[in-house]
Amino acid sequence: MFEYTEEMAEPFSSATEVTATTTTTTKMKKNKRRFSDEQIKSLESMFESETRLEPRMKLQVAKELGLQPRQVAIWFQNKRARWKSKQLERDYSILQANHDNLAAKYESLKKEKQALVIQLQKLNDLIKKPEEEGKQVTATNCNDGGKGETTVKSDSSMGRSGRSLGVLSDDDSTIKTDYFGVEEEPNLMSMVDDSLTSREDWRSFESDGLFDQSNCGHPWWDFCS
DNA sequence: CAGATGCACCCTCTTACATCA
DNA sequence: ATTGATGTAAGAGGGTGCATC
Repeated sequence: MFEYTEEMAEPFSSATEVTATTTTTTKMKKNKRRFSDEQIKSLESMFESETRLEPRMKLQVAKELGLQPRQVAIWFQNKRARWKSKQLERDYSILQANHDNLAAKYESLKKEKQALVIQLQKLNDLIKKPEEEGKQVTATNCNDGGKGETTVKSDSSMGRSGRSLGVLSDDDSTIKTDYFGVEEEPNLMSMVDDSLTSREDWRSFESDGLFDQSNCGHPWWDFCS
């Protein structure tokens, strides 16, 4: 294993030198040494309490750990980058799980709606049958007058009980109004579709705070709450 | 006071090296 | 012994805020 010595903690400026074989800065030979476990441990604990160091603190830490202030600054810089990267991975996992959950609920609701459509269609059929039978009887009775008038009553005279249930066939705005309390039914399915598929909207989300549930016990995606 | 300059710090991406399976 | 993958210290480039002239 690699043994860390005080000598290795010397400024890398002396260890960073151009080789005899190349003059390009990108091909500099770096006598790169990893920090000791103790140094890492100390830096980690400081990072936990503060992800950025005050200049004075940086000097102090560098002195304590036998590092150059620049090394401490770079360590914190790299640490922030690594932490952010991990955080992104975590956020992505959470988002993925929530998306899957939402998609499953959407599918479930879709099936439920289908079942209700079928059920309602059956009810409509049941309602229409006696109506049509009644019409036939009325028409037969009126035909003897020969005036050509029809006694089939309008919807308004029939009242609600005589109206067929047409929510599902989208041909009865009154029921929709009753149900939704507005003239026009919001297009729920398209709303769901949009929210599930519009990548443009998703891009506008900042990762910061999106998953912060500390202020609220119920995240926005939780239907059950 | 506005603009130019230098400095320190940051972020992001990349490179070079150490380490390990 | 070799090699590819991975982790990480440091370089490079570009942006920003601040002090100074």
